[in-house]
Amino acid sequence: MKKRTTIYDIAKALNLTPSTVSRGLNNHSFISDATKQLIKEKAIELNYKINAHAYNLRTGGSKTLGVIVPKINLTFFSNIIAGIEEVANLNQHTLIICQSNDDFQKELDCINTLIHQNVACIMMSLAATSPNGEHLAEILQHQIPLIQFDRVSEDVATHKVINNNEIGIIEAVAHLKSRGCTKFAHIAGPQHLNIYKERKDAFIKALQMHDLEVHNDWIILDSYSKEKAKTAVENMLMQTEKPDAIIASADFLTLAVLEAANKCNIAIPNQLAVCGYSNEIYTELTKPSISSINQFSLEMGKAVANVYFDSLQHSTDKKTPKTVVIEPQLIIRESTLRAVSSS
Amino acid sequence: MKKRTTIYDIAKALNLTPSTVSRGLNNHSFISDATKQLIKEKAIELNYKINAHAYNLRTGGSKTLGVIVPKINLTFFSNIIAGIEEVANLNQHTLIICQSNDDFQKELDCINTLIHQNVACIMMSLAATSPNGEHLAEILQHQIPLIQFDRVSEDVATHKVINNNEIGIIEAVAHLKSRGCTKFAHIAGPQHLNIYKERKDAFIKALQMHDLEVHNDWIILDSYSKEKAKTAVENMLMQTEKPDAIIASADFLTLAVLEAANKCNIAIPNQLAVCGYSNEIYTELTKPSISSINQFSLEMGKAVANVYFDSLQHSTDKKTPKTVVIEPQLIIRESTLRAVSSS
DNA sequence: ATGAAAGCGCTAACAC
DNA sequence: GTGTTAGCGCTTTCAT
Repeated sequence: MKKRTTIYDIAKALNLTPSTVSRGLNNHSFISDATKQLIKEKAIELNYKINAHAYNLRTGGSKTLGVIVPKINLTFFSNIIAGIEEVANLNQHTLIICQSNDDFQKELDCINTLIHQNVACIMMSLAATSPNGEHLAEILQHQIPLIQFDRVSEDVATHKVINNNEIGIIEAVAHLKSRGCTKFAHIAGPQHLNIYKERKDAFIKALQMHDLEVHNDWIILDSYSKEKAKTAVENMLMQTEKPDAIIASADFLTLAVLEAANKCNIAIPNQLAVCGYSNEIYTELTKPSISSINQFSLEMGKAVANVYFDSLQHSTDKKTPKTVVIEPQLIIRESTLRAVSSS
Repeated sequence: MKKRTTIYDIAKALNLTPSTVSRGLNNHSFISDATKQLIKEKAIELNYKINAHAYNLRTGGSKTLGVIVPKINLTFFSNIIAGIEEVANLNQHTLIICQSNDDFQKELDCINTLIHQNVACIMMSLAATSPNGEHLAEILQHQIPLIQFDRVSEDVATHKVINNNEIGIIEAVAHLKSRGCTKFAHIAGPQHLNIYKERKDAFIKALQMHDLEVHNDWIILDSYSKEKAKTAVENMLMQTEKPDAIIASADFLTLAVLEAANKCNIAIPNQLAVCGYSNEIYTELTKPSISSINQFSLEMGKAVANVYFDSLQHSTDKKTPKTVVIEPQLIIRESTLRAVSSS
């Protein structure tokens, strides 16, 4: 097993010292251009690659960002990761990715791992089962900057990148009202996650803004599975008084609505308009296609990375937490485009 | 800025030497249980976390796997990453993820980065623009084991995890024939990528096996965009003699077929049966839902990681490259379920 | 403009 | 059973 080339090998080959080689490779001044040239050529010739571990150990830092997401293979999160990667790459940083699988214990493990790895920064979105954000304090104790995104906790004062969960819902309600809807239902997600709570609160607020009735039976709480939501929606649609619009807190829930409506013989959008959240790819492929709220996940990932590179890496004021809000956008498709005739 | 706890701090606090502490933490024999206990308690008390860089530098290895994929946020690849992560995590390894963006130059950069990082193994799928696999030799020169998956090159002798691109297509042809189809078309992907070439070759082979005519005009080559494919399919469907079955080498191409068929007023599946490849989530959401070939991407990711942990990490025989083949499965949906009446 | 030497935090061969 | 010491590959202060 051949040993890898080190600066010592280069030094020996050129009759120089390791320090000179190091300086040469780092473009240090005080090294003559001729020597630099020589060193760089030799480095290429010997196929030298810096040893990141030695570099990191010596300098105490590392050009590595740690990312923790609930699931790597959910569109939303994989887009965020792709966005972070893009910006990290521009800044010569690499990414260590962990998934918590929405499990609190595993999230603790991920945090531990990233601390071991001495990452320059941790960027994370909370697991659904994390009771709160108190365990994040440990990251800060280890002097590692922390940026939270999407599912964030207020328990710890950090930079945050979040979606404006209110404006999209308000826009959706306004749009549906303009299409003649007056009886609104909402399928909400687990309420201990801030994003779902915010969406539900925004839903109620929007109805009140428009003097529309808030029908508590029409707010289905804690839907985390399509099947559960489908049953709940069917029950709702079998009543004599039923909603004429449903806003779901996630796109997969709208699939449950489509199926339930189909079963109950209710026409979408004319008898029941449906709006989702996240703008998953499939929302434009269903029949009817589903209106949804675009969260710009790739941009969100870029924003997260930029918080680090712009505000954290070189800033003197690392203390004041900054919150970046990504504004979502309502994408109107067939599922909300009711024929607007009467008025 | 508080310094992080090191084994020196623990040693000092207990009046021991760093080596004893190190041994204690690593559960070395020759250390009394009492001392071990003491050391471990102190470590927790002082919130000690091992410094991975020092460990890696000292041991020369690292418990980090490097993964390079064309795009992180494509379902297929994000599933593979999730699979790798799952197995890596079970083995206390972390993942460094890079995306080549299907760009050859960026792929070279990724490889460089991972070599810097001294990863224990590189797992990668080639960029679409990589002319060949000669640049992978560099990885092996640096004594880093390499596992290729999905888009692999024969230019370098390494372990591989690939899909059986033949069997799925053959199964699809058999299924379609059993449904009465006799005139087969194929939408092929870029032919310099082995996966698309293999699928095309399998298509031709399957037709020959069934004594079906191979109609060269009905093999659309190098389709990498939905729009391009749509135009090509429309042209094909406007001829007097047209196919009654289309097998696409990727799911997004079937969307083009649906649109083209719709425009040409051709009924799916009865006038034209359609089968995709990859079993993307949306294939069951379209109208009609699309038959497709499930590649088991998550399992593929696990298989990739297992090649490392089972065959590479401790094996004495690292030299003989092993190829793991994942068998795909045809998922039958509406788009190929023609009414079988005549015979 | 270059060299010498120390040290980042850890492990392991060698002492005792 | 525990201590001593050297060294992984690199950067950087200090010396020349």
